[in-house]
Amino acid sequence: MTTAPDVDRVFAALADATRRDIVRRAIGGGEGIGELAEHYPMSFAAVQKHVAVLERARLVTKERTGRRMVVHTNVEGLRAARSLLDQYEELWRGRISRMTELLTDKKETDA
Amino acid sequence: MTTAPDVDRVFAALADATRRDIVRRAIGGGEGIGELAEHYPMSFAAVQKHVAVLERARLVTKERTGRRMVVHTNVEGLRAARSLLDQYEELWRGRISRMTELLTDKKETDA
DNA sequence: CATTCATACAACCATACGGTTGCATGTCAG
DNA sequence: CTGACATGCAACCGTATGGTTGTATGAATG
Repeated sequence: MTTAPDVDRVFAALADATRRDIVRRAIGGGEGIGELAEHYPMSFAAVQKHVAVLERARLVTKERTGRRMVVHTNVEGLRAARSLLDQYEELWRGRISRMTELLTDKKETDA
Repeated sequence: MTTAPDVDRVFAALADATRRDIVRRAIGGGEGIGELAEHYPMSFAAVQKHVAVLERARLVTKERTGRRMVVHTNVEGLRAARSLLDQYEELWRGRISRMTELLTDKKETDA
C-alpha cells in the first residue's frame, strides 16, 4: 500500500520545476549527477539535494557506474501518483452519474 | 497553456494529506469552510488557509451562499495534473520502444 | 601512491509553510 | 439596530525547504 506520507513526498517532489526536469531527463538515463547539474543554474550540491528528494519519493533510483552515479526515473512512482488522481476523477464521475440519476428520477416523478 | 509556476502550485497543493482530503470531500460539494473544518484537528483559520492554497492552484472554487462559502473541487485542475504525469509516461514508453528497436537492430546485425 | 574527478555530507542562511490567536467584516434573525 | 454566526485577514512562531560553501570519501589514472 501507499501511505499518506509517501504520497506527500511524491507530490512535494513534483512541485519543483527543476526536479520535474530531472525526472524528464532521467527517463533517458545515462546522465550522472554532475552531468545533470550542468543543465541548471545552480550548484552541484543543490542538484544533488534535488535528486535525493526524488529518490526519497521513489521517483528516481541511482546506480553506481565506476565513479559516476547514474540517475534513472522510476516510472512506477509516476504511475502511483497518476492513479491517485484517477481515483479523484473516478469519485467525481460517480457523483455526476448519481446526480444524473437523481435528475432522471425527479423528471419521472414530475411526469 | 499551463505555466511552470501553475504546475508547481498544483503539485504543492496536493502534497498535503489534509488538502487532498478537502479535495475529496469537496467533490460532493455542499460543505462550507466551517463545516469542512469540523473534520480536522485544527483551527478554522488553518482550514481556511488550506482552501486558499487549493483555490490558488485552481483545484477548488468557492461559491458564496448566504453567509456560507461553499467549496467545490474543480476536476479540470486534477485532469491537468494527471495529463502531465501521462506525458512523462508517454516519454518513457517512447524511450522503451526506441530501445527495443535498437536491440532488434542489433540482433539483426548479429544475425 | 599521488592526483584528480564524481559524489557525499555537514553547516549555515534566507525564505516559505503550517499552524496558532486575535480582530475586522458581512450577512442573517429577531 | 443588535446580536450572533461564518468568513477574511494579519501578526506571530517553529520548522522545513532551497540554496550556498567547505570538507571528506572513493574510484580511476599516471
